Amino acid sequence: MSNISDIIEEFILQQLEDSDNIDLSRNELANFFSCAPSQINYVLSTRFTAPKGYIVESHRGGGGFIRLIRVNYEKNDYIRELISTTLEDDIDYGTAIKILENLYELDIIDDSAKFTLEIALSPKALSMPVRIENKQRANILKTVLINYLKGK
Amino acid sequence: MSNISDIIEEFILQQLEDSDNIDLSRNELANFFSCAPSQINYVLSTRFTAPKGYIVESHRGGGGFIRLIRVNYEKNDYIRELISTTLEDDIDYGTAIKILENLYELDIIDDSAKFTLEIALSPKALSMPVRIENKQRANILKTVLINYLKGK
DNA sequence: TGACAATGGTCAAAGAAAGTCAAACCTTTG
DNA sequence: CAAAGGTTTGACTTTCTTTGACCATTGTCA
Repeated sequence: MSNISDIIEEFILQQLEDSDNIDLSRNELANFFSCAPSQINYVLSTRFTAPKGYIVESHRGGGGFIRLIRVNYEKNDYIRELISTTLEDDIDYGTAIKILENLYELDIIDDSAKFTLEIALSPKALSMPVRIENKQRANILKTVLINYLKGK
Repeated sequence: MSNISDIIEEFILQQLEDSDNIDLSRNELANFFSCAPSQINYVLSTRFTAPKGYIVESHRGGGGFIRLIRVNYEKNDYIRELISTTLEDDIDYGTAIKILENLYELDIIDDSAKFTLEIALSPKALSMPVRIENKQRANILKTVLINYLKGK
């Protein structure tokens, strides 16, 4: 139980503790962890996604780099954004988790609500055909957020 | 009385003596006991169930694992009762609200969780045919409670 | 400007777990 | 003993990770 992806994620997260904004070298990283360079892309695309609050930029060529930026959305704007775009569609569990993480970081929900919703939105809790499940999940989360906007 | 399932159960229970929380490798276990991997699933699903006080989590793929968490029911008779009786059936919104009220009175959930669940379990959030809606509501609440036992 | 080196990107195949389900096989019980 | 119910097995599926071959872009130096 220790896959490289998790270790690399951990490593990157540590760097992000100091700053909201770091530059990585794909090749250096891959070399350091003795893995294929594309493994770095894999980690970035599975763990440092937009819904989780990250932006990834990069440049190729000599002196190229990968820049990781942690985003600080303004609270209500973020909720409106979520409600009007992301949650219009179906969302899978992984994405929901990332959104909740973000909402928590932004102090929009407290840890109790986060914990509760993580479970209430889990495949286990919803237990239905995937297509409907994702729609259901989006709808529940959307409804909760709308009511949060109204203020507790 | 010495079928493999019982032996495996015993083995797992022993590990759980030291800790409330262990990680298993399905393949390793199966190999160790010279049985089919799916036998492990069988043992887990027949002996380490929620009403008996266990939570099972897992990940597939490289570095995958099965995590077993033992829950302390002693202090949570009300939850146990709910999980194994009331929530086996469908529940309508009104009943759910009353249950939430109770859970709040008993300090099992805080006001944030109560508020959140009141919305998440509302007809609006679930928005589906009543028959399914009530089943859905029961299942979500049940799943949330089981996980509350894991301790926030 | 054109070659070439230095980066990073994509995608699909292979690998590494775990999950599901039904058939076959036992064990208990009326 | 027959039916019912619990076990065991194995084939097939799903999910997540790792690797590698090939592609695209950028900078540098003749």
